[in-house]
Amino acid sequence: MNHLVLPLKIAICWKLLTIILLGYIIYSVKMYNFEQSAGNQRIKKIILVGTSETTRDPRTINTGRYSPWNQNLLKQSYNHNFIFNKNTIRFYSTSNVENNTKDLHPLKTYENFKENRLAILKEQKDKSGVYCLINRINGNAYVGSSIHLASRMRNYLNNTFLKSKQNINMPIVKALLKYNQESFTLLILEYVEPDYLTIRETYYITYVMPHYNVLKQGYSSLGYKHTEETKELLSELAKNRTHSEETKGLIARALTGENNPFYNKSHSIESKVRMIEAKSAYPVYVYNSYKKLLVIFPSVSTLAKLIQSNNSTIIDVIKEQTIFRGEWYFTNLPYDINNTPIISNWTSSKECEQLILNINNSSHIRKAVFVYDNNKNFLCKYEGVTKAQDALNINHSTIKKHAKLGSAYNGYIFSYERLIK
DNA sequence: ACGTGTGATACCGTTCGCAG
DNA sequence: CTGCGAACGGTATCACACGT
Repeated sequence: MNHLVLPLKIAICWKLLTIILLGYIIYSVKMYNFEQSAGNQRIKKIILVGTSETTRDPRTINTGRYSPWNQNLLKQSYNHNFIFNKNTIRFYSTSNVENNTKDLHPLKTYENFKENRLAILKEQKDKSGVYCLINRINGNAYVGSSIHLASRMRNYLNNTFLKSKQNINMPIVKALLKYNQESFTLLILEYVEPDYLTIRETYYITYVMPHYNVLKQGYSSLGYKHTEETKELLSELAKNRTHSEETKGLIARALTGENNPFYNKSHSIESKVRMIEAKSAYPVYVYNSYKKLLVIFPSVSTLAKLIQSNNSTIIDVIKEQTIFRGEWYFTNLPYDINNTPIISNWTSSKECEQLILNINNSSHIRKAVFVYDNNKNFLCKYEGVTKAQDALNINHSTIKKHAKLGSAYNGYIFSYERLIK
């Protein structure tokens, strides 16, 4: 038995090898045959399958996989989270002097921050409230709050404190050092109970739009933008983080059912195309009976749905290279790499719609019969042997027999495929 | 992490062309 | 008309990509 089987095996292997080489050279991509790949793919003859990394013919589909779309989405969601912030801070100007300090009604004004030092420390002792420092040279301001106003001011008047590592990055600190405290005016805006400090500070920040405030909301990091270095650091710290079971449970609960941000939403056409592309093992090339490349579909399933067929059927057609519904061929590798499909876009073109319509209208055709004369001139195509029988008055079994053999009968040549000269 | 969606496959009953 | 077998259709299942 083995002796008989061997030549067949060799033949198949040779076919495989040829196609693998061809595919490999042309595409330079990973190719599998179905026998080698476990699991999903089962086609056993000559089908070659690319992985999801398969490089597509550039003519195939223009919806690139690496579009910046994702990034845009990220940006959108980011902005969305900060809508409040956008509304409140968008009036902040990069030109420094535009602020509303002139309209403030302070409880107390110290024209010269440095010279009024003693008065400030004495009068603001044990006071809790919101203050504003204004640079008289350029008009820039800082709004802050403290439960101990005097202590806070003492710090601002203390250059050693200002120069310390933990404070030196603050714009107001830099300004105090650069322009000297005597260039600043201190306003005591409001005395506030500690519990309400944040609210009142935020109120004044949004009202004044002070240039020196980095954070746009009192006691909150809202509006702060980390430097690239900080982000790098945070990134590194987060990389090996493992969540506890409790945390995971919380995450799960927060994302289950209606809580999931994607609940009841659906993917856009673009997303769906990307998913098809990413998931598809290989594209499907659609040819007509003349073996002219009509269009390329991104996956078997896409095609199956459109032509109201199913995966199994199409895979069989690809595998056996049989003509489908009497007119079309499907392949997962092009007959000729140089061919350009007549229809370039399968998603939205009248031509493709028409093609799909034609294929669907032919769903009743199982084995069409092409009839030729003795000189192989095409005469007619019938939807099946019975139709040919009725038209030509030749028994259907006779037609079938000669179609199989390819032999002439009574001046006719019958074929299940179009004969291409 | 979960919800949505797709691809591929297996499986099985139904449909339908075909042959006798 | 009937039985056969290919084609078809529907669904369950798994794996996983994408979006939030």
